[in-house]
Amino acid sequence: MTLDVVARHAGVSLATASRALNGTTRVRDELRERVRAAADLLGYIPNAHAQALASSSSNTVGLICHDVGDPYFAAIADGVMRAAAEQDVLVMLASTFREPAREIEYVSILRAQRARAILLIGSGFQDRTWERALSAELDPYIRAGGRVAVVSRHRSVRADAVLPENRAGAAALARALLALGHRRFAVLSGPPELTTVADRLAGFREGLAEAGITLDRDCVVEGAFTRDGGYAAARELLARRARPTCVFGVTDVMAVGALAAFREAGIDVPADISLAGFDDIPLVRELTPPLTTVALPLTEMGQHAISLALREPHGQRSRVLRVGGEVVVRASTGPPPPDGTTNSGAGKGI
Amino acid sequence: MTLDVVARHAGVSLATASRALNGTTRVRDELRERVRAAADLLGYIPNAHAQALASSSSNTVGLICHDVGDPYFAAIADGVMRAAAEQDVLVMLASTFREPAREIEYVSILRAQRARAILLIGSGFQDRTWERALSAELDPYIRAGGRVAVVSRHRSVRADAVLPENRAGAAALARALLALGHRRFAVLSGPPELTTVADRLAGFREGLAEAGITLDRDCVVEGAFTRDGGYAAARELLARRARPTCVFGVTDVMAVGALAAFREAGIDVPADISLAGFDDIPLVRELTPPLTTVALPLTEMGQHAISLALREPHGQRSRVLRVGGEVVVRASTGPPPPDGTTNSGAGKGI
DNA sequence: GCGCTTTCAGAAAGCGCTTTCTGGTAAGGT
DNA sequence: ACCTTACCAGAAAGCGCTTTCTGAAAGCGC
Repeated sequence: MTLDVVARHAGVSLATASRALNGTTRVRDELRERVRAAADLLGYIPNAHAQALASSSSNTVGLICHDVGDPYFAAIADGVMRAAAEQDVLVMLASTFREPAREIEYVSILRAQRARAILLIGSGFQDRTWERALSAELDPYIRAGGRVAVVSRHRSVRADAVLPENRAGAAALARALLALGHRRFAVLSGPPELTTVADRLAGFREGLAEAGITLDRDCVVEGAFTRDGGYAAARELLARRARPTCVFGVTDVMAVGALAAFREAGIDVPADISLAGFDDIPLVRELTPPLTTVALPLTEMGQHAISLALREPHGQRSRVLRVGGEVVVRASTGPPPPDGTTNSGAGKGI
Repeated sequence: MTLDVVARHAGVSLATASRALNGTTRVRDELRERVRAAADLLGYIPNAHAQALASSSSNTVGLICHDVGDPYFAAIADGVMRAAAEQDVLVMLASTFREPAREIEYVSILRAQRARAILLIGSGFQDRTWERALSAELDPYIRAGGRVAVVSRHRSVRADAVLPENRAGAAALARALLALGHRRFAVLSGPPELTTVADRLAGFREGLAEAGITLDRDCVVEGAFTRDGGYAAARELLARRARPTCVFGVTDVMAVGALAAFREAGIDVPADISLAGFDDIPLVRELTPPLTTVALPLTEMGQHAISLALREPHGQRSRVLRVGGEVVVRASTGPPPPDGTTNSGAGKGI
């Protein structure tokens, strides 16, 4: 079913049929109706590829995230979908499974698809070669009129950005934890090459520094940016000598894993150890105890990203939107245990 | 940057350049290399729209789900993305926000995009008009060679399907709960027009019936298929006279809300009330207590869906894959309280 | 009533590819 | 040496639209 059949059926020319359906130019109302009726009758479905080709424009945007299954990305993706539905754009989804190379590959694919915008969600990697390769894809895309927006990632290219207050948020969290009386901290950190990790760590250190506390090497355990990564990191932490009274998981997802590890080890949160996260993914409210964290408006972040990218006047300069960073204190944090030696093994609770 | 520039640059014809890059036909190795080199040098990116138009084929599939932010759909989407990456297809994501009409609209959009397959994830609605309208979109699509796969939904059209053992699973769950000694049950049900709800309810009733127990009207509370829906339903349940010793949330997500409501009401799970869900979304393992549920291989379901849809010999008949249905007993269920009158208010613990 | 602008419809030229069809050349058979 | 196959490269015809350009008809002031 092509447009010219519809046109013939309606007794008008191909050009008129096109205009009638797209409403781009004035067409006599009677003709427009005739075309519409014919299209309906014939069950005409336009060919988006032909449209895109002829008009050299499309209304798809690409969404690249590290892992759709992760609640953090799922929440952002949800926001993107909402905004996309409003703006009548179609979203092409790409999940890199946390492999940097895949991200570059997907940018290339989305370029081929002539996506109107590409959204990069989540931390970038601190890796010169990777950055260069990514820019090599992104730069020509932008030069050709493509829009790029990043969420929670430093702008390596001329892109609009939605940036969480990673540093300030982590610092504020540190202050809040200090205020509870904690002095011995540990951090469950993610892959150090992720900029988000670096920022949050730096912020946390900054906050601690105000109280004259420094975090030594030993107190930072690295793990994957996943629930299991947090779990493993927490186990490793417990295996070390000095036990902290307060643990900061650089993402909520990691903190969730840590909570499980603590429970398994018979450590009570927050009586024995206080635990805090970052992101405020919906699930942390359901935990026992609910997690203290730094809140990010995840869904809004997704909405903003796509809106920024699609906003009309591209403007030569990129826009930056800073969001979140509020500390939300919940029951997973409390004062440190009386003597701070509630160590090893048994514990109470389950 | 178009192919003919590349061709000229490589000193070959447009046709040869096309063949060289797509490797579809034999081209002298030397020429192929020359074309590749030229393409690289010029930073050539093919135009997927032109390719699709010329070849009348594309390698995109559409994924329609009710809500990407929901962990259930996120897990399935994750599976879809994995399989898609393997098969080199691009996924267009659509989220209906649980509005039936949107689903139909998206099918139409995906038809215009000439998606190779359309994946419908999640329960359908029991609504004659809606079904008819959906079929009106799907049928011509299929007739035109499009593939449709549904996950967790009755096949209203000639589509491949990945079907959870909703009925058998719920029945098995009922048996397991009966075995614990429960006799007074309640169900937190979703919107009754969702087929999934109907199936699970029927299965649960079936299981109970084997012990001669019937579920009266009063014991089934309906709520939205969300965490908050479960929360609200649980509250409503508590407000009613007779209190059950065991509650079945037809989805884990609803059960999560119910758990929160119970906790708020000072009801201990499982000491006062046992609680079970369905789906086994990852998050339920993190709860306190972790939820007893009926497990579904969510990620695999997504993978299967896309594989089924893309499998070569379309076969005139549709394929059905039944999955899941195993009861996973965790700590949220236990024997009923001694006298079954641990009612109202106070309770213990938080 | 005459030239003017204005409005709307059609013809036709692409958009950037794939693919069929045709032709040329080298290899193989006799 | 001649004809057949086989293989590879080029010409050209679309794929299904949008959009520019052109033209016809109608509205308007004088």
